[in-house]
Amino acid sequence: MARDPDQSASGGHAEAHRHAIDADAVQSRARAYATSKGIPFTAMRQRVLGLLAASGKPMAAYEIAEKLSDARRVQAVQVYRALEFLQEAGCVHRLASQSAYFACDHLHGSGEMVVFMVCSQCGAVQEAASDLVARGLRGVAKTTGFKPLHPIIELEGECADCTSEPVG
Amino acid sequence: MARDPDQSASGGHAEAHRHAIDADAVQSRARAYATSKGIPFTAMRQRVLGLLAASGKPMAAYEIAEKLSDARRVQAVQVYRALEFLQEAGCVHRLASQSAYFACDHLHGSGEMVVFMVCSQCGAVQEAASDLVARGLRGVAKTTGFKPLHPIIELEGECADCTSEPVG
DNA sequence: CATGGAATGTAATAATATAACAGGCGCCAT
DNA sequence: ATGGCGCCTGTTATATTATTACATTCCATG
Ligand SMILES: [Zn+2]
Ligand SMILES: [Zn+2]
Ligand SMILES: [Zn+2]
Ligand SMILES: [Zn+2]
Repeated sequence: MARDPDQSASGGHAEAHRHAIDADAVQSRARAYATSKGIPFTAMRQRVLGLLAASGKPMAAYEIAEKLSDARRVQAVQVYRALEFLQEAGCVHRLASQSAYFACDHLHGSGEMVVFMVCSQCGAVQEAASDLVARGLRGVAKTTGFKPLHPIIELEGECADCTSEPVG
Repeated sequence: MARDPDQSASGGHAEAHRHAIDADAVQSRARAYATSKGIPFTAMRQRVLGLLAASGKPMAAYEIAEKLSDARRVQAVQVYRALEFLQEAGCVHRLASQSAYFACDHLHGSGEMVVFMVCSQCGAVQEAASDLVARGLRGVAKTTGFKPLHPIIELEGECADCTSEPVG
């Protein structure tokens, strides 16, 4: 079956409530970004990205710090620093509606407008880049003379899995 | 000139950087909502809405508390309580990208998907309801079996005024 | 080895938001 | 009227999210 050209979701297959990311792929992208910028892909950055990729779901910064703490306590500020790098690298997104962060294994174009669909029940996030949405947004912006630089498009709702399995 | 049917912005007229809301109209709507729910449109709620309407720009909750404080100090928690009511009443929106709140004098349909355009320079917010965007979003949701309940659509960028007057 | 830029570790603090609870006020059924 | 009940208020405390400041360490380079 051909893929719908107006959609490129990160989940949607048969795994039912497991949406872990391809950790190797995303780590490679982060490493490549670091190299291209001449900055190191440090252990802390790897640990944060690894955790997010394994989790497959959005996590709060303090939750990440908590999980990464062993003998030595990882402070939230260290997590925020790593997240900053990872977001620049395009490997992690921030959910404004939840103040949470999640790993992404897509390669987004620079002008692309991506929709985050966040399930209120299970917390899973699916991404979809919609050309129709992008055209609509650029349309309303143009009408009012507004120059859009950074779109935030989030749908809170219920994912397919949770709709079919009401409570779990 | 006829209004573009795919656009209904809250600013965009000739006032240049002043976007104060019709305070009377929005207060009336809040009052009507309160009456319909059988709950009071209390002094605190009026004060918060009045301030936001007069300001015409997004304000942080603590900033509102600050401005409303006179002899007696208004605590943030009281502001949050008022904001909760005002958001239910549809008179105030929350900007997820800024954790800020602003008054709205539109009457939004229940399934409507509204775009908030936030100017990084001057902080002004314009709203536009786009049918094209709504169709696009419902499209990507449907493709992945996602049931959207609460959309958050924010464009950070530069408004027409600030584009023409680069620094101010 | 010296040095400068970047990342780290640590502490403190700012900014945003909610919880908990006592008291007051209006409304309504007794 | 009066007592109960629901909602709002005032107040304090706490939770959650994010940033600032600064001394130290690491490391590539000269
Ligand atoms: Zn992505
Ligand atoms: Zn779900
Ligand atoms: Zn509105
Ligand atoms: Zn502007």
